[in-house]
Amino acid sequence: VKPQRCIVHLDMDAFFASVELLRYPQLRGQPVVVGGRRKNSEDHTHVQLDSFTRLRDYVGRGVVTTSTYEARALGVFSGMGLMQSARLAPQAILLPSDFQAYKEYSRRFKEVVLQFVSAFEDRGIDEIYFEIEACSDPRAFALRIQRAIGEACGLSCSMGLAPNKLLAKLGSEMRKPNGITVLGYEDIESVIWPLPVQKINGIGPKSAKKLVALGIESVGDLAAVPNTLLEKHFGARYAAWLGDVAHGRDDRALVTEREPKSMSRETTFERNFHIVRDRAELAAQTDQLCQRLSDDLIRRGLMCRSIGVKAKFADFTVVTRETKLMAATQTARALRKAVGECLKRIQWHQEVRLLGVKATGLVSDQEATEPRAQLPLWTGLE
DNA sequence: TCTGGGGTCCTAGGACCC
DNA sequence: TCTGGGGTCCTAGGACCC
Repeated sequence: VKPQRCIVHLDMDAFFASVELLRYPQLRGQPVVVGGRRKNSEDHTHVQLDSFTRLRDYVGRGVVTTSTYEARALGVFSGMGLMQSARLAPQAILLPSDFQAYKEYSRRFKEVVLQFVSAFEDRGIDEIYFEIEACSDPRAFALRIQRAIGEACGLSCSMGLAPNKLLAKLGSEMRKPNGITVLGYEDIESVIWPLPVQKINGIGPKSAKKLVALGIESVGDLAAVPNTLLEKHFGARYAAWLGDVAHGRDDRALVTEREPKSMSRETTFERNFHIVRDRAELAAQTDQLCQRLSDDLIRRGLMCRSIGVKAKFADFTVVTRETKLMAATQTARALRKAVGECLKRIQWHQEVRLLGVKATGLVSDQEATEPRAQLPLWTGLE
């Protein structure tokens, strides 16, 4: 029998919005929404409450990135269109996203955690997993980390402590904000089974809808259903996984090191573009995307062996084209050329609202410029 | 005037080789 | 002159997550 692990999932509370409140403490207690693009005219010299942009004044295609708990109480959640949220909360204050600031606070809170543990699994800008000693008092240890982050960053977080990542992740959601939840296998029936299936990390809107159509609404329903039924409607692999998670089974290891696999840049235009009429504008946007991607590849010392493009049309359908390159590259010029070839293979049957470029097959530029595995100049005897 | 941007992983079909 | 199966690589699409 393996000794039980104690995995912690740490999730910052309303992260982007909370960082903004550090900058604008006068907004505490107000419904605040972070999202949309920064306009060139905007600055950070607000002082008066009435000098902030209100949601009702927003025009454009942005979505909510994060909202404060006060805004959530009005029905405004991440991913929602800003125009739609304006109908629910016209008075809410809208702040443009400032990713540089969020990245800086992300770096800081992770640094605090590293004062307590030797490694963590990075799950993005505002959440991590790490393992702690199960023998001590895990809750007290977690509380110390939570307080240290509060003192160092002025930000609150929530944590789930459990024998695996699946349960830890569920736990961190249960007492937000600033909560700590300890879960064990003995809590599965009473705490996990009543949850709707889409609370499980890995069951998204599509699978949840299919499950509900089968009469499976809660995790407990999922646990009760025979696996043959799941196999009928999902792939064998996913069906087996569904059965496991319904019983709280998850043996995934923490992944504390990982190499980047792809890097992409994309942009949604302020209006849809017509492939012929807006040719010049589309070309300019494509140039810009390639330039940004190239800059980022070079900054990180990477080259790519494949290039892809993505187009999203007026009706939201998405097509992608990807191609392997003769040689690894990182220059904007080479990216642009390959992107042009990919774009030629797309059928432009409608106006386009988004264009993206993606680099895959990433290798470090040292590695890429070293000779590849040597092939003989001639093969000699066949 | 609904619906961003940056990622990962999985599946499936066709090409190609043995 | 007709039959196959396995394996790998490449590409496209889609689900999902933060």
